[in-house]
Amino acid sequence: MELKIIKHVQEIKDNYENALIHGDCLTIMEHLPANTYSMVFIDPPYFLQLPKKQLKRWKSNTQVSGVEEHWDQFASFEEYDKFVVEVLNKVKRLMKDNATIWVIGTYHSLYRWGKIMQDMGFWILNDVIWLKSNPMPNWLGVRFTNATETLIWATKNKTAKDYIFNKEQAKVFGIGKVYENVWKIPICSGSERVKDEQGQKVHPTQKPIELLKRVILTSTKENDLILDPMAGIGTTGVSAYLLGRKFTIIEREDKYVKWIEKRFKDLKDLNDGIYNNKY
Amino acid sequence: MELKIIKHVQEIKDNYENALIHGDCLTIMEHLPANTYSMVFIDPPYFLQLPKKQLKRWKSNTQVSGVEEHWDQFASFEEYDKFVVEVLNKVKRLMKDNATIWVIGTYHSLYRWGKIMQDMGFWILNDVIWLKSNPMPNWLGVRFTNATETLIWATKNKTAKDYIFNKEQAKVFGIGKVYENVWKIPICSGSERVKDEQGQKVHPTQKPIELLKRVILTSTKENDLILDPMAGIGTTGVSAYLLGRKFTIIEREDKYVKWIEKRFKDLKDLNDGIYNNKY
DNA sequence: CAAAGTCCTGAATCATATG
DNA sequence: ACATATGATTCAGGACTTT
Repeated sequence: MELKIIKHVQEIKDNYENALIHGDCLTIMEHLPANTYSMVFIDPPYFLQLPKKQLKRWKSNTQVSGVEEHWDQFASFEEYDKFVVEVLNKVKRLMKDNATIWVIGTYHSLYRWGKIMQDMGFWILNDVIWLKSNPMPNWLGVRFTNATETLIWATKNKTAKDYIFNKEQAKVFGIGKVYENVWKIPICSGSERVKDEQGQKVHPTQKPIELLKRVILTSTKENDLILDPMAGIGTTGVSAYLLGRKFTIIEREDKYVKWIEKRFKDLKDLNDGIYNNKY
Repeated sequence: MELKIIKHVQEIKDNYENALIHGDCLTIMEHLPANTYSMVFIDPPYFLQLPKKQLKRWKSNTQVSGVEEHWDQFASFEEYDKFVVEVLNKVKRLMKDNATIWVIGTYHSLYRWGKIMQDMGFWILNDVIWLKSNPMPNWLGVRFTNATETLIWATKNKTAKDYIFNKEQAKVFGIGKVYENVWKIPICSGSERVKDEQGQKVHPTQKPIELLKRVILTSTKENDLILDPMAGIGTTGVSAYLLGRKFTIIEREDKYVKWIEKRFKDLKDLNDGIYNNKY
């Protein structure tokens, strides 16, 4: 697998297939051609608004490492919404007429994405519930344990009709027999989780390949071109490659770009595993 | 059980406990006292935007009854949003400082409720997924089957701390051991479903008592006062009564007011069943 | 080597009391 | 509005250690 790594916008033209582009997605997307992508996957900052103090575990001498990265910091909902609108505007231009878009999130911010998408004319097809088999409990017992994340699946507009939905795949993935909108998948851990030399997780919110596999197999065909403008640790690109789809992934942070590069070099094991349900 | 049925706003004063008030909730709520309710449950019109012509079931003459009642008709998202804002403003005044509010819906409109709630300062505690064990399949095979509805659970504002959360109850209701935000409940059918003399369902979206039971038992104490401004067929009132909570329910349609009245007269069976998990 | 036990951690808007 | 100290409520899964 030859992953193209693009560092300058001048290199983008006719060179964006199976590429990782290093830069701010709001800028980069301006340099990609309109009506190009069959599917877009967005895993945005969730704007968790976590408190400054961390939770201390009381049976081990460690703390819960929340998401404190600068990319999850916004001054206000207004600022967050502005970001959402800009992303969606630029993404919409890049989508083919029959393309679909996925956005994953939690109640912290996903309702904002959903309402704004509707206001911009996107047509929601479904929400899909990712049911985590091993969520982190709410130990203090003051709320329900959040065992789910939600994915919005939508077309560019109400009139888009010939989008891809592979119901036979969906039937396999759903918890029942009628391709339900509920996927039960463990959180990403173990050998799949990318860790640094100290054994620390590299990205705080790495998504499981199994999740992306289901997204890709239900909503794209082979050789389709997929866009992920906020690549993070690159799971969308990795999954697309393993499943025979083409991709453009965009990531702003140097650190993650380097790790994505490394991840693609280590693909052999993944390639062996993905078709026999290791992922 | 003596259900008070209030037909005129003059009768409301000091008379709103265990009462069904007939009228438009936006008007009626003006006549209720501030800081009164411990919990509010809202099951709003979903704004499904279904086509006017009825869906025809494939190779069958039976029609799928979409929700086409006039109360689900809004001209636009703008009009719907205006309604949402008005409801939430009036509800917020009626909530005690430590009260919580539940809103149930689907992607058609719930994201609008969620974003508007956040913009108005409500503080979301969780979303809870109602996982339907027997959803209606999407028999056209063009989307995932919607096997879920989502409930938003929130306080009036971020600083509300002493809200009620009965985690022992939540532990029983959740899928796993840690009071997850996922409830698996069948849709309302069989003898619980209110039907008219012709055997037709009276209300298109009657909620199961088991759902309201879980809402009430996890988020209220005995004798707490509960508000449902859009009562529909009255499930919130019935469930509140059966569980020893007080309630005010408001309904605009003559037809449903009459059926709620009848439902309360028939409560004996429900009363027998609710504590042994019939509901 | 296998089995059993220990430890760590995961997108978390997670408490209360005192100064 | 902060920071700090106290306290004793969490489960599944994988990595690691001990038996």
